Amino acid sequence: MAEPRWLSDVEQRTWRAFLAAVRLLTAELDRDLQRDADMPHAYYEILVALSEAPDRTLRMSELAGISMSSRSRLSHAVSRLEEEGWVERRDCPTDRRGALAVLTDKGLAVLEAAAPGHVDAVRRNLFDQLSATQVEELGAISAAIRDGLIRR
Amino acid sequence: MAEPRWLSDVEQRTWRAFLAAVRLLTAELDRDLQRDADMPHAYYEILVALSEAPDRTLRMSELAGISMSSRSRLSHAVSRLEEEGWVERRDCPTDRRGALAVLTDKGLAVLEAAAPGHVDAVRRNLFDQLSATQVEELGAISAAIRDGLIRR
DNA sequence: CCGCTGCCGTTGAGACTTCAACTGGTTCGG
DNA sequence: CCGAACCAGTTGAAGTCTCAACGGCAGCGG
Repeated sequence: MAEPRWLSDVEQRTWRAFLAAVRLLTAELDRDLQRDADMPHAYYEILVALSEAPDRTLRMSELAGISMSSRSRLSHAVSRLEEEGWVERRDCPTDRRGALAVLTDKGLAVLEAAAPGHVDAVRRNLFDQLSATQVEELGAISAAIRDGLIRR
Repeated sequence: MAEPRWLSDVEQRTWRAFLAAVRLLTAELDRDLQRDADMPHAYYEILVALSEAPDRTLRMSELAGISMSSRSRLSHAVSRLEEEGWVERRDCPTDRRGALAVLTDKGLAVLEAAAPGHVDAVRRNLFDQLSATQVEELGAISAAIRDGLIRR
């Protein structure tokens, strides 16, 4: 095993800044959302995905893909969202193994109440700190990282 | 209260790509580290911070700041690391309230064993996907986000 | 039609994080 | 010197996430 390639100076600085930015940003957004809407950011993403789906309905596995969550995590999450009355489970008509998750009216209302504050927090803490050029750059960089991780 | 400013198209795409990239990347690195070194990434960062400190020693509150972790989380984490024999707690000589965390030889060995694989994973999943220019850009962007969140 | 393999989703245990409450030490004004 | 306010760190409970194991259904080869 050859000596590993360590990170260059620039890479080192970039990596540490990235770690700090991500940790602080996600912590901040999670805190805000928890305080204002009583849910973690991961649950918010689930509600958003459902709200954009036809009939506000998605198969569990599709929902897991969209919300970037494991099946297990999603199952636990939907159970909790169901207890709140924000989501309902239904049987899948075409595949008896399957399950559908449906966003309820109550869930939609909660989401619509939470959205403005959340968007505002994203803007304040992310986009207001960046130039228009940097926003484009960040988009391209993120897409590259994401695509590198997806295909495998 | 006026209608909130929603995200523009570019912002929307950037935000979603960023979320996906961060989720996938952190999940991947966490999985690797958990498998190879039996610790989450947050604990790895704690060991790194200690390894770079004079006498491999830091006050708990300093360590919390460097590793971007709450006092509570750090306290729990150090307890676990202490059980493994990777870190030790000592009394602070100058402030009787304080506590010091010290990286043990065993902890340093574990860190040095885990580092090459982890660095490699960071390189493969992050830096290999980006051009040299993008690395610089990501550094500047991350620093801006981080600094916006730190000063408050 | 049977059996095999694989997929869908759930479950439970264990680990980690968060939050609020708490102990004990420090600091500073009066 | 005393008390109030504050700071350092810990703790326990509650919530979330991960991982491995599982039950049930689908699809396919023979």
